[in-house]
Amino acid sequence: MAERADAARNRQAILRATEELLTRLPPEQISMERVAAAAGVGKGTVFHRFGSRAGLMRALMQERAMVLQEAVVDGPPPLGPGAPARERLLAFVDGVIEVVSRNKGLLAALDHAEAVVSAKIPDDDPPPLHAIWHRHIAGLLHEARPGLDADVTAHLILASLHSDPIQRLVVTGEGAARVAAGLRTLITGVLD
Amino acid sequence: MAERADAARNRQAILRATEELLTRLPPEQISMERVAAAAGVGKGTVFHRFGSRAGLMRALMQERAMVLQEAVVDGPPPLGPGAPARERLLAFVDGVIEVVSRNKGLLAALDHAEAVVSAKIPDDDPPPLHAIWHRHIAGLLHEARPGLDADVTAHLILASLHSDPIQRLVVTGEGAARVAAGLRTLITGVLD
DNA sequence: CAAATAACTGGACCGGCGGTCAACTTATGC
DNA sequence: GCATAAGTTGACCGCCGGTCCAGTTATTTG
Repeated sequence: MAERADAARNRQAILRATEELLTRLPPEQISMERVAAAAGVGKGTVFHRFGSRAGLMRALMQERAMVLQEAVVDGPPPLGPGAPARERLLAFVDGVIEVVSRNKGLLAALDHAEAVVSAKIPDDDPPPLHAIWHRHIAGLLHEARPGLDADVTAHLILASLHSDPIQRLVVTGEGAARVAAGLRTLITGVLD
Repeated sequence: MAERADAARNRQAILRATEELLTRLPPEQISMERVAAAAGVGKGTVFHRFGSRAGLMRALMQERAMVLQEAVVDGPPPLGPGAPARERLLAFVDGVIEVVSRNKGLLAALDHAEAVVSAKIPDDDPPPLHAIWHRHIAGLLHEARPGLDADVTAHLILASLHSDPIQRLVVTGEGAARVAAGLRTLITGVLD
């Protein structure tokens, strides 16, 4: 017996409710009880499904990022395999920004949640998004410019998306474009 | 009556205690009661002095950054006025990394604290560090390369110091050096 | 040196949080 | 239809950031 139908329905209800709350409120005002109420379920159910606040945010982020992830592993170039590393990298950061911009406050909520003392990440969970993204970026960086400290550089690139001011910029249309342009400049600068 | 002697003594005790706790524990395990206990004062005293958790962290950070700040406004080049913008900028980010690396977890603690709903920042407080740093970086960027979106780029550069992985790197000796080198590469790349 | 006073102190207290749990309900496979 | 594993729930727990005020103490003033 894998996952019951009602359970799946509730999972969706909780995710959608969280999403909706995230568009209306700053992350620290979104308590788990509030999420539960908005989803029309008991608090216990939320924890049963997602384990913790961090787990809920992670699941939501993962869901949002899946499309991007699929496009990366077997979509058409320039995002997918086939294009030169430089183009793939630029396309990828655009994609990441798009995902992030659709989720005002999600990244921040994630941070806040992850900060909790060494949260136990169940072994059967998919690896955290950050790790996947970092690996992808570092790989492309290394391919495009072997001399570089790809590991650190990838962290620096990803890190720039956290931080409140950038988040605030990204949630507005032109802001996201400016951030994307800025990141591209940074990356092309380092690749040439 | 400005500030009583015993009050000043307690302020120091609290700051030192916080500092000490930050070297031993992750920020989310450092409650205000714990700080108070470690400093040998009552919890009320801590709040009376610093207003909030954010205020305490900000004060500590400010204290740490003061040396850098002074060097920037009227120290010798390349940090202070006189050197070309490019050199000043590179020296500055080195300085920032040094400050940050001396305070494992402080930045994270600050973030966590600042996240609280629009914390009332008393008017007589110095402007937040982030703002000062951002203005300095953006100014130098603009001077060194007028075409650039200095505002966004400065945010991206500063933002990269937040985020857990970078923090973890920075607290170790070689890690800090790698991060500094990575940042320099990013910046020189964008300036040329 | 007192007396007056304003600043400082501390800890009981508050609302709310994330997370747990044991009793109860329900979908599902046979 | 029935057994049972899975799901659901809300009262409950410990803790946290922040408030408050009665009591204490450094400082100023005459």
